[in-house]
Amino acid sequence: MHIGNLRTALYAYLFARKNGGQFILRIEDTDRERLVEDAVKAIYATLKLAGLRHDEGPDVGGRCAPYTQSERKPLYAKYAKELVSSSHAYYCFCTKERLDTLIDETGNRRYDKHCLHLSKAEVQEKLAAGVPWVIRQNVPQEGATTFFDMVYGDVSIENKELHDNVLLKSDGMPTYNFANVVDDHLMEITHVFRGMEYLSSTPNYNMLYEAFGWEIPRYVHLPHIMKDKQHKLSKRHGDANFEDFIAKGFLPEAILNYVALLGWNPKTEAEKFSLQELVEAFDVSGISKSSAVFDEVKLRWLNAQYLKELSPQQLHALASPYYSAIATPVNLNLLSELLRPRISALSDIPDAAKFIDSFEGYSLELFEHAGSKSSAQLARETLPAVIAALESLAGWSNDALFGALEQLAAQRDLKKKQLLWIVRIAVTGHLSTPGGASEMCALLGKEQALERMRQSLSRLRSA
RNA sequence: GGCCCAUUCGUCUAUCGGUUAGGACGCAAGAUUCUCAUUCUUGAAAGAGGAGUUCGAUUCUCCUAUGGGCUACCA
Repeated sequence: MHIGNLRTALYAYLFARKNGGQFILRIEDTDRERLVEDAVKAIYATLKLAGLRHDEGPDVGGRCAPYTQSERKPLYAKYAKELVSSSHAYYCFCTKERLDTLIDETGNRRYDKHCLHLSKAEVQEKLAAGVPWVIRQNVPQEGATTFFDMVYGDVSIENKELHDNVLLKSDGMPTYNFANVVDDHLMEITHVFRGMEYLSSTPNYNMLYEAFGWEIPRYVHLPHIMKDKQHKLSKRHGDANFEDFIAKGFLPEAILNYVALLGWNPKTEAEKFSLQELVEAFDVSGISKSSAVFDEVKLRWLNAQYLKELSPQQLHALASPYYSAIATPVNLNLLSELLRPRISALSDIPDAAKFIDSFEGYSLELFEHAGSKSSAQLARETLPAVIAALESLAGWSNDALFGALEQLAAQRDLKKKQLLWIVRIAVTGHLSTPGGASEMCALLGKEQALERMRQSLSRLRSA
């Protein structure tokens, strides 16, 4: 499910929960040629992962079952024929070839109501002869239609701009243009949240509701989420969808939180909202009219906030799968703790932990550091004492290590910084590491830390 | 092409005629820190353009420009 769809679902969910309504999942699979294998499974998976539980739907049932349009097929013909009898719709037998002759100089086609003028007898005759047919909406060409949208306000469109849309296709399936109206009525949908691409065709739908004498739902058209100023976020162009972000190590709560704020403002300066808080804060009046560019950098920041608030156990559980490539035995629980403020997505972990396995052959110039006034020379002189002191250290915790190193620095009349720099480089061989000298020693464990120090020392001596 | 919608820092946004145009991300600088990161402080950064209406327009109206959408037997 792509991010735009997820946000639409989220808003509908928030609105339903906030107002004591029902959140209903309906599968619109009337285009038999564009069916995508497992697409429905992906929808279930995303909704579940996102925590958007639906009250009714194909998988959970409900009073309006079935919730999959292809299973409701017989229904639509009945309603379409009803419209034919009331002359709000008509049979059309035009061939693709004839339709193509209607294309104008701008490359567009508008149906000329040719079949509207067929006599009843002619229609019966063609029907009986098995000529393929569709049912088209009969849209009046005079006047204008105005409707109210909860985001965009009053929108007015001249009826002559409207088309005689196909309602029922030749395979007997309804088009979206028809099925959405019939099903929204039958399922007692009160509020329609959908992308703003439907703004221009909404008058068509309202005419249908009126033809049936049905109540028109409230409309909440949503601005698009963009990849950049001119391109929509779209699955077709390989833009990330919800599951991709999960795979990239983003937390569902963070994605939902970020997406909720894309095009909606909670009228607070708060940035972090749990799903429940979103429910409480949600209000259609905060939805903006203009499209919003999706900013993964800000998503990363938000995700980092969520990561920081996880308990050590939770974070470690989420991080563990990313540790499989680490060959050196280290204290992984401690690693999780050290990485916590240093990653903004779980997928940052492999890179952040890469230093662990790449120790051999580092440049001895790393010991030269002006900031802490340390040098290779000093390292060569000091390391034996460090090794000796740490060999006899009772505990091997970060605190014990730090205390011992601090003490040693004082004894040898060294700045704390100097000694710590030397030890950290001696034990990791990296300019920057996710933790200081004592933490790196704790991470590696006594045996390994001391072994690395000896190795570093011998390289320093033979250099 | 026609129609519909939109337009505040780079990005997400606040402002519902009178503000030093606020916040967040990012960026820059500084402080803290056993490197890095975190955290904290500070800074740079915006009303598309032009007409009106008004004592006063980011805010209301119109025009232009730009961007998006629709114009399918796709949704």
